[in-house]
Amino acid sequence: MQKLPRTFYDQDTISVARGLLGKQLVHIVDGVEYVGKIVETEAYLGEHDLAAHSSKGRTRRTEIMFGPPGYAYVYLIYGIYNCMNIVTERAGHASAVLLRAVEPVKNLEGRTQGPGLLGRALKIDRALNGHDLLSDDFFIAEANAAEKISIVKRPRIGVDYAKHWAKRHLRFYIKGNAFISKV
DNA sequence: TCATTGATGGTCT
DNA sequence: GACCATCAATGAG
Repeated sequence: MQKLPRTFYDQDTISVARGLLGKQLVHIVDGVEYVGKIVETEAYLGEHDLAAHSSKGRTRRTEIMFGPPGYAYVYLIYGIYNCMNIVTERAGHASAVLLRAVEPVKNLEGRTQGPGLLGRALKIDRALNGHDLLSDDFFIAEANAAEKISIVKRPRIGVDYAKHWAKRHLRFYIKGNAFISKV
């Protein structure tokens, strides 16, 4: 499998969020390979984006978002679920892409249509926060075949507190895919 | 079918 | 002590 290069993540965040659709997320634990096809993402555009955690400033939790692109940002939400993000753009820009849903490809059990479920199925937890996505046990690979997909744009989920930022169409998913968290 | 609520814990003020 | 980029179970209609 061909890993995506660092330069892929060093583009504007919306392009990365759209570009990730159809790619494969791979996590290898104790020799077991967990693979899911990314079908839904959300873009968080940096410190000015009131929905982004980084809008609260540089803190211990958000530190990784301010770093260079191509690293994982994993956080615990509601005390139960781990959510998986990918840091994008140059260091200091504090932007990231949230992976909201994947389609099971290999060794995934249970549902995967939502950020919390996705994290559970792929064995992702906060120990992976700051992990390099060009490593050999946790990375994103090129899609198998060049399948043509249609991308749907929608407002992001669960960010009503972010005023006008909540209305922007920064959630992207593959049209017609059966593993989308919400339509 | 829809709206409401409980579970559960790290982070920040 | 309040707030969450969530999910599943519950109960009303």
